[in-house]
Amino acid sequence: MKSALNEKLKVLKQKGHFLTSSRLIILEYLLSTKSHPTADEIYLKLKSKLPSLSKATVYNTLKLFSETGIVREIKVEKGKNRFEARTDPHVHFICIKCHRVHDIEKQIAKIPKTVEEHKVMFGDIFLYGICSSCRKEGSS
Amino acid sequence: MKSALNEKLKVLKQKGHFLTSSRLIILEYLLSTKSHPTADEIYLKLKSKLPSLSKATVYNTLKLFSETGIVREIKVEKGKNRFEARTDPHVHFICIKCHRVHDIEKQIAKIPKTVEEHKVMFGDIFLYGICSSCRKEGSS
DNA sequence: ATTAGTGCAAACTATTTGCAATAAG
DNA sequence: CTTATTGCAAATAGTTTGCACTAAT
Repeated sequence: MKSALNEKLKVLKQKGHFLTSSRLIILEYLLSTKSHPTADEIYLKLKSKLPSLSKATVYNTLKLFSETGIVREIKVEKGKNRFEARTDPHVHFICIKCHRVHDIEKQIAKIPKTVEEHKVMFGDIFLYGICSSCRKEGSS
Repeated sequence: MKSALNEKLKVLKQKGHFLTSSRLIILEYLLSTKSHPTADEIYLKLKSKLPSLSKATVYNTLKLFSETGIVREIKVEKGKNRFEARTDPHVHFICIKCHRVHDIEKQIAKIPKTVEEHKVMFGDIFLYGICSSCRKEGSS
């Protein structure tokens, strides 16, 4: 559990990337939250802790993290991507009202290794609907 | 088969929308292709057939089509959305090399009606990998 | 006739990039 | 020291919007 951070840092180091304070703080933040933040949300959240942080660095860092596979990028909304530190396959539920993204633990499908001659490398399963808290709030 | 267009036109009419040449030509194009085009691709493809067509109209039209449910919008790439006239649930395979999107006929999961207290309305299953034609081209 | 729809350009949002300054190894 | 990384601002890409003009009913 606690070693998730170290594991990811090790991957970065192994691939020849420096450990900088921006990288550390962004990675720690992603590991601490279940909120699947956007690049901008990460920037806003962390600029108080690391005032020198720039948006370009957040984008660069997230790109590096995605490329090295230590963070997953999910495309669930119009023009913006969301990020999560969880890299094991799991289903996402996206509320069409509050736009929050929830991790679903129940496995609803097994990702096949090939489909119709195509070689499958990974898969995304997105379920859209009304989340439990929006439903409780009733019809607004 | 041939009535797919008429069915969708009927929906538009029923919801009180006019039938314009841009709407007709965009809908016909979407029904004729399996390529899951972006808004820009649609615009480029159709501006020769309908020279007065503007990009804004393509966007407005696609938005209307999505809202009325006669077209599906899929978020598979960074900052751009793709569109398809097929509205029945099916799996998508996206090639990470050529970025083409293929419809998969094999059903790999049943979308549940609820998950963990959340009400599910629809689902997307995306498989990513190397498509058969990119694989045949070998390592380029 | 009326009102919805179009086309243009400008606005906006998310993201990328060039480059000089900075910090990690 | 040496080179990757950062931060800024400018550039770019996709999409939306305001408004006068046009076309569908």
